[in-house]
Amino acid sequence: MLDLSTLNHAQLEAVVTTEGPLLVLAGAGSGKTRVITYRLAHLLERGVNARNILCVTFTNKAANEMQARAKKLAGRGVRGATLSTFHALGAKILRTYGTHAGLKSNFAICDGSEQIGTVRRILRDLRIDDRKFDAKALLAQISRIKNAGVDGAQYRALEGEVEGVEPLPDEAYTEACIETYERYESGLRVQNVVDFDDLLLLTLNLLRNDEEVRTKLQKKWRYAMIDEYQDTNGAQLEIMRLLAGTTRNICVVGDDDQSIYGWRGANIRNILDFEQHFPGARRVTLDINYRSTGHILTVANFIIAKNPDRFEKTLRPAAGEGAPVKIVALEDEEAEAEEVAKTILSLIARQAPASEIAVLFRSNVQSRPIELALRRAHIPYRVVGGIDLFDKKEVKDALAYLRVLDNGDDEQSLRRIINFPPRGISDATVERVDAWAREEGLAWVQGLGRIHDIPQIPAKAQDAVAVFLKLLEDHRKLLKRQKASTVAKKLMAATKLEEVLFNSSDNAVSAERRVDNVREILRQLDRFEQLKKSAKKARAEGRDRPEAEVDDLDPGLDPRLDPEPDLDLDTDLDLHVDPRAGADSELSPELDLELEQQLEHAEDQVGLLGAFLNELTMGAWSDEHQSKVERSDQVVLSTIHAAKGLEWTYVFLVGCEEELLPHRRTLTEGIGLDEERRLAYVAVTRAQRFLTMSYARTRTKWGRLENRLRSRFLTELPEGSVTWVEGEMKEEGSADEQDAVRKHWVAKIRAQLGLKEDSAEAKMLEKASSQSPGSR
DNA sequence: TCGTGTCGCATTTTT
DNA sequence: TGCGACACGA
Repeated sequence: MLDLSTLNHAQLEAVVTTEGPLLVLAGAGSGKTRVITYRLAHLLERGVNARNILCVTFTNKAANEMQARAKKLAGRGVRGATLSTFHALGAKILRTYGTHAGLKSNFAICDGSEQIGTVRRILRDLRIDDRKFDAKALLAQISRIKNAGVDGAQYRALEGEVEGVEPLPDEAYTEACIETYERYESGLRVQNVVDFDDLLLLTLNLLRNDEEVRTKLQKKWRYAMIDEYQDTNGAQLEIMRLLAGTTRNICVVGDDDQSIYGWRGANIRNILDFEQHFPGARRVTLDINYRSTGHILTVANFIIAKNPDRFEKTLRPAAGEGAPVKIVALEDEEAEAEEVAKTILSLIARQAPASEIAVLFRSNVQSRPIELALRRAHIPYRVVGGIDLFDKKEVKDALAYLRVLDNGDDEQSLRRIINFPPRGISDATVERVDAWAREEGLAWVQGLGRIHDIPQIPAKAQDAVAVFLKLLEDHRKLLKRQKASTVAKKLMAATKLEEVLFNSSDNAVSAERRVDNVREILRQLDRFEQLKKSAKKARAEGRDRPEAEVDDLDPGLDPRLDPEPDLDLDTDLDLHVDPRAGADSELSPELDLELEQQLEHAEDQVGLLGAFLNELTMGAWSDEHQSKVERSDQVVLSTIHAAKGLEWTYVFLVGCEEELLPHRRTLTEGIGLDEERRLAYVAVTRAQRFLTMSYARTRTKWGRLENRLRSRFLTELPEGSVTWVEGEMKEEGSADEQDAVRKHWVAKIRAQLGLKEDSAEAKMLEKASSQSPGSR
């Protein structure tokens, strides 16, 4: 039996309001995930069939966490419920009904670098000066248009005017964009590839145009929940609107104050106008904060209150006032970094776990001085996001091989590797094929296939192409009989990719690392294969997924997230439970078994290799595997964006300066300031007990020293909740504390050098440190 | 065909 | 200042 007594009033109301549209405004730290999982468990307990429940999140991490927590609450009962990211949901629907949308169901999903490559090609084909129309900017615009739910043909019809999307500055630009969009779209279709945005847009169009599919899915998912609703875009809203159908049992959870992805197509109006989109919707506001102490929340409330268009809400602390927020002014960014490092060192010396400390910043460039300072102080740290394994060139190359192996029509990937490692196929040859194929009305890849028919290509090059295609084809055939990982290894060996990588690096260490990165991909494929195999076996035997798979992922329930039970539950609470709710027959309509089967096996539309690549591009696979390593004891360095949803006992927010925290680019773009304010709000609300905000008076930017002004967000803060500290805090801490810091520091270095505590060297170190404490 | 030099540019990036 | 994209020369 689900114990609802641990929920506070608002949380309880959100959990038990199961019928009709519901907007849950979940302030930062107000127990949002808890509400969603309890709501899910509650639905099940009331007799709703798990298969009728859809729960959508943005990240795989969130989806996994929800899965784990729901399982803990409801046990096996969650089996059959769809817990998924928006994009994975789109992929699933499109795999099942792809043909209805004019798509082959084994399509591949391409990543950002392939997208930009495709756009560059198009610009070149169109003879468009890519100095005037930047490929990245065009792609970003196309993405925004797609996210608004508008396809290429519609965009042309609208003549560049899309609701909710800032139009391009002039007509020529717009015309270029229309042309590029259409070519881009058809280009991807020819390659049997979809991009991230397509997973939403094509799903939306499918639901719009195909009544049969729409009705089926509406019947299936009778209860829908969406997490982080403030980050949804137009396409996502429309998809959910269509799926919610006439039952309209849609529950959205989010916080308008934490909408920080507007620049990426998210539309904050979705959450603000929810009650207009779904008339009759109920609204529940969660504003008791179980995360942070009072002064921190006061600062947060002050920062966000200035925003004009928002749901009024003030976070109230469940805990006490705590320590005031410290605001520190420093000479320059180096002094700022040094100050942060010094303070962290003293925290660690006083037994604070490094993993409870985070340094947050607006932009990635700011991490450098911080990293250097932490390194000097021998503080272990981890940069979140940063350089992805998949951003590395050699990894992209290896993946391109796998992609081509999986999907011979993937032009972008094939272009990438057709002459890497070099095999005598020049750019000129590639271009020639291009021109010829166009004349013949063929795709480039088909042109390659008829290489011997193309005039003006040296016989040597023709043969090189033919040999390469044969090589790929042979391995593709092999794929039918052998394990994907085995075939992949064979292909890598045949192309001598590793050798080339090894020889092309000038230093042996980086060479080894690059080769190892490629091997890591192969290792992961191997792992993936094993896991899928055992999962399949388990399913065949009628068991659940292997226990370990789910339980290992369980991040564990942080006791802080579970607030004290609200005891006065007997107060009158209008629960608005639908009177029909108890009737099980109503709640469990007949399932469309065929549909269940189809959705269940949507993934089988692609081979194992394809499934692996898709999970890789959608981040679903790597996420699971990174989460196990990341729990080590390290200070976290992160952008504010990447820190959303996370929390730490100690948070340092650096660079609280004009043109950095309200970022320069947003100051000139008008509406952007609101989002910057929300960004500051998100940053501040990450802190549980101690928050330090700092700024530098000068900053070296692109080699030039600049004077800086402290952020406007700081100036507005109330006296009682903040402590202003000017200049370098040389005298910070008592003598005892300084000594503790010094000792810790010495111990660190000693350990690093592998010295014994009583060795002569260690004693010298000890002596040197006490003469100039804290010096480098 | 590949390596080097130079120019230009420089938020944020859940999928 | 530091990286990536592109042009040109060996």
